[in-house]
Amino acid sequence: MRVIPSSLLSHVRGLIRRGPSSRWYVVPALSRTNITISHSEQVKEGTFDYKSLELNEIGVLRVLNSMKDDPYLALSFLKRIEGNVALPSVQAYATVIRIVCGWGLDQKLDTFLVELVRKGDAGRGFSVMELLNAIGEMEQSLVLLIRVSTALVKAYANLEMFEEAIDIFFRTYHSLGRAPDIKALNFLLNRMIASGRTDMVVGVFWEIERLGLDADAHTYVLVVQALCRNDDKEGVDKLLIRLLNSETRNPCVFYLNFIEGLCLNQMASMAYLLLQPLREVNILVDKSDLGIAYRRVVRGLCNEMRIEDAEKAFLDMEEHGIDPDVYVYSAIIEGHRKTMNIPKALDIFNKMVKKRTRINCVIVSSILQCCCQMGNFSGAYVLFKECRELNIPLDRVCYNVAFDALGKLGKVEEAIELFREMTGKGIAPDVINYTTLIGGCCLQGKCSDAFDLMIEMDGSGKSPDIVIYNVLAGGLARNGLAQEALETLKLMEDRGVKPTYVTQNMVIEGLIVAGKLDEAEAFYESLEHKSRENDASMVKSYCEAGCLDQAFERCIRLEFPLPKSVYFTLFTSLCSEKDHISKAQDLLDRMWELGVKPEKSMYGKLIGAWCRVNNVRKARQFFEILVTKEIIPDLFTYTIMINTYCRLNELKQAYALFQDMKRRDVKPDVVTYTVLLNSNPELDMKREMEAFDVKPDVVLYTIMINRYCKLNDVKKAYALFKDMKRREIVPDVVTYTVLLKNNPELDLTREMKAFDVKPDVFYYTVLIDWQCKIGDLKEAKGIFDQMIESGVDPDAAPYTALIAGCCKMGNLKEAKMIFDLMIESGLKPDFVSYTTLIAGFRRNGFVRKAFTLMKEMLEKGIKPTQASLSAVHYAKSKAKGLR
DNA sequence: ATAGGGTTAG
Repeated sequence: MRVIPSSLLSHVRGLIRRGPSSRWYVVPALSRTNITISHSEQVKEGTFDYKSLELNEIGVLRVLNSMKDDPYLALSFLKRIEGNVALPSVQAYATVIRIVCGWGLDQKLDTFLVELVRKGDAGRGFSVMELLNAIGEMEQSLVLLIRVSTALVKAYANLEMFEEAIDIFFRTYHSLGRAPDIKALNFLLNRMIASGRTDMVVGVFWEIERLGLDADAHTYVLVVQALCRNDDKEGVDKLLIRLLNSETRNPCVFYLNFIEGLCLNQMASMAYLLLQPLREVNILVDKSDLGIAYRRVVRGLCNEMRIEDAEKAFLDMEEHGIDPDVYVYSAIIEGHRKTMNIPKALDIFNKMVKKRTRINCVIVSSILQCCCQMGNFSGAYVLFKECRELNIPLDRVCYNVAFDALGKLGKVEEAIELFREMTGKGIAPDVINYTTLIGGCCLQGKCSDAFDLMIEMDGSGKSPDIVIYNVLAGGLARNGLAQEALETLKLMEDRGVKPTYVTQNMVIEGLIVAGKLDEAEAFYESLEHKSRENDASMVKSYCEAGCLDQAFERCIRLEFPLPKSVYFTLFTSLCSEKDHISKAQDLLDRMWELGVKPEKSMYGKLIGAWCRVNNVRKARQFFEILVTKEIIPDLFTYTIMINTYCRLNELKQAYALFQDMKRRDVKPDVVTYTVLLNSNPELDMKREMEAFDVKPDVVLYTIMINRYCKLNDVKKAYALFKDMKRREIVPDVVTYTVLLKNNPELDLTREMKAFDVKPDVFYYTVLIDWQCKIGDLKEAKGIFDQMIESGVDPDAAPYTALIAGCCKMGNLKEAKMIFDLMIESGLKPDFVSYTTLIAGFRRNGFVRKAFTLMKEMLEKGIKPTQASLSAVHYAKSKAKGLR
């Protein structure tokens, strides 16, 4: 942007067209207008009342000049003649402007000039430059001329005619030797930023610098803002350096304003950056000034949610001997609260208490909010009572948080009691207080109490706002009072508070959650303007109420897209219900049709859902669809599918998918290898894992140890165990279980204690099982008792192990006893327990008993589990291998 | 002078 300086104004002085013209004006009577204009006593409205005037140009000027004591009259007189055959002359405008300006009516001047500029050259019959010249010709006062230029710059800025505004600004400077008011320039720069013309801002600024014109702190703030929007880091640096080296008349005031401006415009970080050098070069030497700056910056950083930076600045501030005031503490606490770092917020509060910093009710309400945000409503109330004990003056905000907490705890009566206490203390409640109480009442189904409060508030002369109506209508709906909810909508409308889609949605959601589906549908149908938000609300509410079919049908038939979050909610619900997974997939198709890009995590979710129900075929089909859309599933999705293939013993497919993922540059992790190695004892992945830099973890080690144990290669298993500990991978209870399963003579109890590994049911079961296998039933039972003693609750497995042991020893009576004991202790025998006992009976010749038991099992609907089946499968394959 | 509370949606 190049600004061409010009001194046109002085050149054209004297060239002004003047003199009489043949134009005639008809001026209608002023009294016919509604505008009350005259503030003056001398010129009465009635002056022109008797008839229309016919005036020539000179006459107009004469009239206008006679109105120099009444700018409003002059303005309206001009307006009158504007509407007529001939346009007012440039002199007429110049005269009026002089009058208005002379009276110091800057705002009037501003609006007048905006209108004038808007007309355009053709609309008014002269150019703005001609107007300026005309004023310059009549007027000797520099101040007045500057004032007109200033207003003109603002007018152009208002109309986003930036080139013209710049032109006037610099022309004024060059011809009058003084620039328009800095405020007009700032206004202009501000508008330029708002319209994204940041380049222009920078251009104008450097021209101002070049000419040595004064800019104020606000100007610099605007320029920094523009430079930041341009991503011009160098420019910012250049500007800041230039600022720090400049001679400013009152540097302290300037920099405090500058810092203030930066903070007000979300540039607190830069303000902080500036603070250090300013301190070092002793510009902000005064402790109080430095304190003002620091406190402002910390608050600014908090406002921008840069809480870490704020804390840094806070410490820095304390190091320089500046005490934070209550506002700084408040900002930091709020910063932590809003970023959900509640412990940190409470921590700051405790520090304040420890330092005996005075605590006021604002801090208290922040802290109470913190408790509530953590869901600790009773804690909030306790704290409130403590503060009350300490005689900290508490206000209606504080009380509000406290009785809101009571309401959320379901204690509405107490909440209302607290509210009465507050009003009793002379604290006048506001609409928010009532809203909180009404919300609390509705939450407890006390709708009539809610009505009473509404009436009470009405009586106190406070007018209900949209929120309180929303809460009431939604609350009524949620309690199934459809009729009353709708009446509330009517009532609010009658009282001039228009229900919004939020109101409607609260009613919709309330009704649906209350199970009033027909009423909700009817209400939806009754809406004159159904907004997208209403549809979204219907779908979401059906999801919330668990009506997935309704939610799905409604969502899928819409011809326009809903917000992504709606699809996400519905999709997630559908995925988690095993009979709705294919609908989840339909929903994705619909999203694609409507041009809504699904969240990437949704693909993985769907595949995961299919895998969870072992429908790996469907998972794979969808997987292939993704691939055609060039969507590559992530590591987790691949691993889930591989795991499912493994679980279903489709090892070839699992391995193929594993190769596929590597081909697509999806790097496997330790879980992927674990999954593969777990079900594929032939695989050796050691080298590959090293190549991918995947380090085995405790799970993988355990699997490998288990593998050697199963092959009865105790030496290798133990070597691996040692290797794992050497790598500082701490074994867990599974590792020990696996080791002990085949090598019960190992005594690892002490080591387990040292690693703080607690035995679990599996561990004990293995030990019991072993003892049974070697025929020491007594020891097995001893271990069982030990397990109970150590507080581990047995499940069916240890009982079954004992049953198996008894059967093996031919002690069927005891086996049956243990079986019954298990049922007595509240456990349900599973497929394995039954088959163990049945096999025992049969093997020992009690065929009839075996048969009865089998019948019982089938009657109870006990079926083999996946785990038991794969155990069978595994046993079979192992038997084959050994053969 | 500067700060904190009620509905939704996120």
